[in-house]
Amino acid sequence: MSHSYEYPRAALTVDCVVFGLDVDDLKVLLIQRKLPPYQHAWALPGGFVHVDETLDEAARRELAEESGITDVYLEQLYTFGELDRDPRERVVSVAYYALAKLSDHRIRAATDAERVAWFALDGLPRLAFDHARIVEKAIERLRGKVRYTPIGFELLPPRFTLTQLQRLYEIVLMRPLDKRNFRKKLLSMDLLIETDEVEQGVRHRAARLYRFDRKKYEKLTRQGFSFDL
Amino acid sequence: MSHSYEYPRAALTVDCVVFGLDVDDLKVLLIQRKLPPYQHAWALPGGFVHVDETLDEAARRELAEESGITDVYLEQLYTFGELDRDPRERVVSVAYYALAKLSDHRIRAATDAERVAWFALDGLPRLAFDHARIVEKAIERLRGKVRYTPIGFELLPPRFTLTQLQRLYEIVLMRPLDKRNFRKKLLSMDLLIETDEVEQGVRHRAARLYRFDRKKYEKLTRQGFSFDL
DNA sequence: CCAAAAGTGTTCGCGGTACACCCATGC
DNA sequence: GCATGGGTGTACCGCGAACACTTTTGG
Repeated sequence: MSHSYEYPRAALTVDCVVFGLDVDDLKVLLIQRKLPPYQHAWALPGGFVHVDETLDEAARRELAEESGITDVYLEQLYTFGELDRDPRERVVSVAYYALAKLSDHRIRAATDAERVAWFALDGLPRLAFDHARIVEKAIERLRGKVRYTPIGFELLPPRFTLTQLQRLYEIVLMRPLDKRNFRKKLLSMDLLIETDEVEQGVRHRAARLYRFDRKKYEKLTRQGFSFDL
Repeated sequence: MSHSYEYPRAALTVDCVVFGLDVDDLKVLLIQRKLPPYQHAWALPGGFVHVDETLDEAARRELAEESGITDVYLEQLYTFGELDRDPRERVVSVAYYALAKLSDHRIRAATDAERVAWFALDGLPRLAFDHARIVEKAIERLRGKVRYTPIGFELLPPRFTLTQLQRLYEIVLMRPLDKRNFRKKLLSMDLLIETDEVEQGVRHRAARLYRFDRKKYEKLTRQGFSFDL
């Protein structure tokens, strides 16, 4: 294999689909490209992988550099290796998806990004490269995974109401859920801790706030329990 | 970003975890390396991605070259990008997993492989690089996916008995299944076509052979049906 | 007192699970 | 005729689904 060293090599990038939950839809974070190719087009945050960093590190670095986002749930999605993805040359991209709490992040454009903004999933602009396909795949993954793992909580603040939680699932799964059944199910898992706080600043009855009990979840998981919407 | 062209680049490889179903366990196809590093160690079939082929193409090419296996179900698994995966230099590997019908393939070593062989999952030799981790991840994926998609059939010949099918699930999921319930469930999905043939060469009552109705599965899927063990 | 959302139980039907015996065939 | 696996039905239980009214709070 050592002769392979001299062969031309594909360039390697990472791209991140960052999801954020808004009041009544899912948003995706996009950056407007400062440089060609696809100059001024909207694209996923991402960039070249350095030779001395892992893929996860590269994804976090690019996310921080281009959009100011840090401390998010991040998971590898898929690697895209079509021949014509990038007009310049052969580029293979390892895609990630991230779940962010919308309110947490003061986004700001930097380095290769002219602007940064959140876009509703069903109102995305035309995207650079094959990024539309990557977003597709990310949604699919999110929809699948939200049902059998508790990643949904990554989209909510640490304390949330049951109605917020229900809205989250309704938005991600794109179907209405029954309030009573939803509460019964979730509470019966015994993974939500009722706090002694309630919602603030609403002009109707304030809802109780809950926390997700991650410790307990991990313990139950080790015992064979399986989260299931 | 164009300045990135001059940065040193990671090398890009593909590695394949090929599963085959034997009478009472799952097997993985390994090759014995002809060249250093890890000379003579057992490893997953794989190799460098050419600049003019997609990742899927690279995986199939390496599989064919090193082991003689073609025409298998192949799916991308995960991309491994730790810094020290390969002692020579930075190598990022896109891992695939494949499902083969054991009987179909006359395996043969070639190119960089000294030997090729099937190993039982719970009797694997020490593997080169981080290939043990890759196999782990592949099993996890297989176990998960076999339950909600009909990929299991890729491990069986086109015509199979219900007992074979049940054994497949028992082996992959590592737990016994009830014969009557299993049959009831599978037949009620209405995705198996009863052929007019029976098993040959057994010294007891011969079992009926069935085929998986892929067309019907695709049709039902489009209508919202979801396979579920 | 009115608007708005929070919170709360019961019934029904389906699907998963447990379980044991007779049948067909080859030797 | 015997050994070996093939093939079959029923009863119970738990869970998901459907469904509407009362309570709390702020303005």
